[in-house]
Amino acid sequence: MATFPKRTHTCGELRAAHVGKDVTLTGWVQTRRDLGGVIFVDLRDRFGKTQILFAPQVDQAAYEGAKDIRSEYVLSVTGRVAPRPEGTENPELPTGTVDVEVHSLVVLNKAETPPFAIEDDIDVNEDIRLRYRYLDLRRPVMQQNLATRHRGYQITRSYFDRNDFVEVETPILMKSTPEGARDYLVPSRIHHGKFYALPQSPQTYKQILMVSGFDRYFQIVKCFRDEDLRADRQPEFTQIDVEMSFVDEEDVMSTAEGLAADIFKGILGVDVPRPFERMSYREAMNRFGSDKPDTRFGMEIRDCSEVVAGSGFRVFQETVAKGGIVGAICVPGLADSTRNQMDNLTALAKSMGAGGLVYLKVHGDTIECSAEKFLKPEEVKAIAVWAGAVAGDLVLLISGPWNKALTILGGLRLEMAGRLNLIPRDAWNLLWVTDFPLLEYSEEEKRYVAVHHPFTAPHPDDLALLDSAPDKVRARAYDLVLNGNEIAGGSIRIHSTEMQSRMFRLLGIDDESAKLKFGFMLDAFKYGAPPHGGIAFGLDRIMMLLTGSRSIRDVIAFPKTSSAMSLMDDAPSGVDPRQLDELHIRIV
RNA sequence: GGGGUCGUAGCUCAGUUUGGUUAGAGCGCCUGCCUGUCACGCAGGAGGUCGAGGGUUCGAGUCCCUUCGGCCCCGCCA
Repeated sequence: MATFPKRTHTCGELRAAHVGKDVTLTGWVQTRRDLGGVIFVDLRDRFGKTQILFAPQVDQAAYEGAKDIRSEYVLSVTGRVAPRPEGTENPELPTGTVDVEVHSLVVLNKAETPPFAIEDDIDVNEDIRLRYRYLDLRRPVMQQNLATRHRGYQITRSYFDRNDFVEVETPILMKSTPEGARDYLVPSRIHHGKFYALPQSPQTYKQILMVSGFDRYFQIVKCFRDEDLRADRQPEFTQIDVEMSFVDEEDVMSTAEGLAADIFKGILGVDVPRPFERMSYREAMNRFGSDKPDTRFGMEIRDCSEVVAGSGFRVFQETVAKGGIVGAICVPGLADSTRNQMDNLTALAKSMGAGGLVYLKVHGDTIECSAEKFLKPEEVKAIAVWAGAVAGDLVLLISGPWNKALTILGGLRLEMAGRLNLIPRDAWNLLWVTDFPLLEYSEEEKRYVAVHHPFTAPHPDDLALLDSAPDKVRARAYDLVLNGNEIAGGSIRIHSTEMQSRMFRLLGIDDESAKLKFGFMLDAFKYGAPPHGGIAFGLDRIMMLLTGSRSIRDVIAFPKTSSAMSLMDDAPSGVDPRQLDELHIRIV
């Protein structure tokens, strides 16, 4: 049943070659320009914009009707494609050489004036955009972002399909597990007092699929973590989840590189050089102060510990004696920073956890040092030389335990590079970070916790250290880093019941609770688990980077605010008491 | 949990430092004029719970307390 004229073309389609044709367009009114005797309207759909023209000499009724249309009205218009008069073409629009002279106007729906303009460069607060997300998503830039994301899905599915992977859906309602992030819980109506959890990742399921013989699995899957949000972190996010059997690190990394290369080629047209660069966790920390180093610029960290170990400055001396590190970065051209600027930098360092900040202002032949009371001139000079400083540079020194001091220096490095505009915009630096530690000691929990997750296999060369020095054991884990952002992470897994039980014990999970929490997995492993490993990509983050977005909210159709609210539909919200009764839940 | 910052017209903001006439601007919106505009132009007009609640004061957008919300960061995120 035709209730209105259906479109014959999209709003991005018409060209000079269509001149003379009768066409029907449907879309939204971008702008209306009433010149008195003639009315121009830009009609918009997701394919583009076309200027349509209403004039009494074309059609009196359509012209009269056009006087009442307003922004965002929904139209179906039929008319003849006409060339624009010489000199009135619009080179900004692909359709800018033609008009559609409308002889039949159907207003499919009216619209209230939107709270912000439906165009790319709007200056409007994000909460307004989120409240009216349906309008925000009409903006071309948002439509392109979601289209790019769609392209990412297609490339991913095509890539894995070509490589004999099977896409399997795993449950959204699963068992809550104690390790890792906080779970989102879902109460069971049928089983009073019991809860499902939403998956932090399909980790256990995909490993069990390996036991089942699906030796190449992938899934584009929502994951849920009830932790605080960031610009690049949402409580629900999408992973490209991958697991493979009978493989080692090289197989998984090579597979992942293939996908990354396809995505870069398919979305940006960029050929990324393979294989990707690799760097050990230790090297990444030592040089960049981060386990996800941004290698697009220099300003690398220099270890000054040996230079200052014998100095009279007790803070440095004791740090080195205790096995810590005194590290430096050399910031080009900032030797003339004011006292106030240095105070601000010191405050910044302290906010990152530093005890203090020592700095050297390297002038022509003199060096001004904030700790010159404690350091001899030749020591100051030696630091400057070791840090690679030249006249005009500012050297920042941080001392402390290895991880902490380097992390702070890494933070300062990023901050200063951002301020000095040292980060190239058009570079795509992909690299693997490998040889992560398997475990780290948690002061808070007074036990070792898994750096990656408890299913990660220890490095075979380090097995002897598992009991004697657990924090020295390397993991068979790898992270993929793009321009200083972790975009994928994975590992070779433990596939023997014995090793898995041993790992649980190391993590302070006794046999009984291991059986309670992960018994199904330990049982599965008894029945012929193949060696296996995998990786998961953060799809939202990748799309954020590939579209040049500031936040993953710009590549997610309906994101949450930083307090995990959905402003459009006002979730989370209260529920009917009867719903709680059914669940035997009481609010306290 | 902590730190920073913001909240005034539909939108983006000024006004808050030092309390004082009727709270302003740009864009948008409405009306009229205008036949080649495309940020159309011109003329006129409407539009305010100053986030909310309480307090101080003769008087609060402005000062105090409480609270709600946005963004960024630390912790957290196996």
